[in-house]
Amino acid sequence: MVGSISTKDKILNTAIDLFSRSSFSAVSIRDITREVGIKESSLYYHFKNKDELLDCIFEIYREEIKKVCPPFEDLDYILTQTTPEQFLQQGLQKFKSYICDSPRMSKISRIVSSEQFSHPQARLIILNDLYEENIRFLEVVFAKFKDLGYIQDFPARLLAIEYQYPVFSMITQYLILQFEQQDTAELEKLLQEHVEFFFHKIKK
Amino acid sequence: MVGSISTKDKILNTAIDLFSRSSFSAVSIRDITREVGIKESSLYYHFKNKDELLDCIFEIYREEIKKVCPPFEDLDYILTQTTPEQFLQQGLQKFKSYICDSPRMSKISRIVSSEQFSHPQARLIILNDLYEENIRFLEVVFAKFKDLGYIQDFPARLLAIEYQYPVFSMITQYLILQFEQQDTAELEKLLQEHVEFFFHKIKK
DNA sequence: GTCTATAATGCGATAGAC
DNA sequence: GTCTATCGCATTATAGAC
Repeated sequence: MVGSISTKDKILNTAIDLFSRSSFSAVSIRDITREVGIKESSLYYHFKNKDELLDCIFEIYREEIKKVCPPFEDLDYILTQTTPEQFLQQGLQKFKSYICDSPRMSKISRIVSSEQFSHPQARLIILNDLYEENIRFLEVVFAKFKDLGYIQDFPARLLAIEYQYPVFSMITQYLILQFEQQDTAELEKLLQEHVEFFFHKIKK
Repeated sequence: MVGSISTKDKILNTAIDLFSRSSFSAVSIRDITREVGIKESSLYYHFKNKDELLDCIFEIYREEIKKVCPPFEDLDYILTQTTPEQFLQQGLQKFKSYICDSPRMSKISRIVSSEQFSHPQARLIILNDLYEENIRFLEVVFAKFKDLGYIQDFPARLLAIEYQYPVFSMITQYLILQFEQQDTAELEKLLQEHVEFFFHKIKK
């Protein structure tokens, strides 16, 4: 039925919510099914076991995080449409909003972070899908900025890292503040100032 | 007895080890006491309950992380002994070695990170003892650098954040690589390059 | 697709002997 | 300070009826 949410989705969304508010191992099947309004045994019709729930959640993260960077083939066109500073500013806003502004994605980000030392998959996601994918994309971007004569001559990978690593820390902090329902305005301002500071330092 | 390790310390060290390899809630009292070689009931002679173990671990982290920054009153003297770039380079090495090179402290850092959404204390530790304390210290450092005419005129807090936030991400990555027993040489080189890149951009 | 019933084990914690 | 014994309850997961 269009618009209605299947039991399977309800289970998954409830699991995401509960796991993100404590941890995978602290949440029981009973906790999840109580919230959904079904018996424990019914969950096993939809999911093989508790671990499969987490596997699904990790898979959602991997699928979603892929969407943050535009495909390389679109890059040249996009760069003709904006200034480099605008491009960076917009990219960062997009990155932040993908991870932090959707309640579902920010919950999943918390889960990945919490489970990084319990689940090898979570570590791979952080190292590869989050860190390396982003750095690789930005490396290409900064290489193009260099070719176009916008910026000074630094190794593109160093620029990518110096640009993106502060952002990872800001996101970490953002997820905690958001969880505590504290104000994030200062941090959002900081994100903008970061682009300004960074670009000002490397532009020609 | 001098040199011998008390049962209480053995319990605590075992808890640190096991919690850091999965998570607080995934490790049982039974797991810990089996490893120590005592019965479960004996643990309760030394610790009120399971939560008290975690409280002790968080307290150790707070005590240790305090030691990373030298006291403000020593700062002026230290700054006469080194160049600003040397000072930053040494400070970063100290920071990294405090957190990552002691097996105990790196385990505790992993625990704090894993429990950040399960335990409010862990969030406070990250936001206050780790982030804010460090930034506040560096803010003073960069303000002094400005007064001494070493660096260009940027807001000291912005400099502190731009300098330290990439380091937080590198430490995050370091803890994962270390846990996976992967090579960290590239990351250590990156830490040095970061100081060089950053200082080169802001020096007068 | 959801239910009842239940198995089999594990959990944190306590009482009281030595 | 460590032990044995035990309590009461929670846990994941399955079998089989409807």
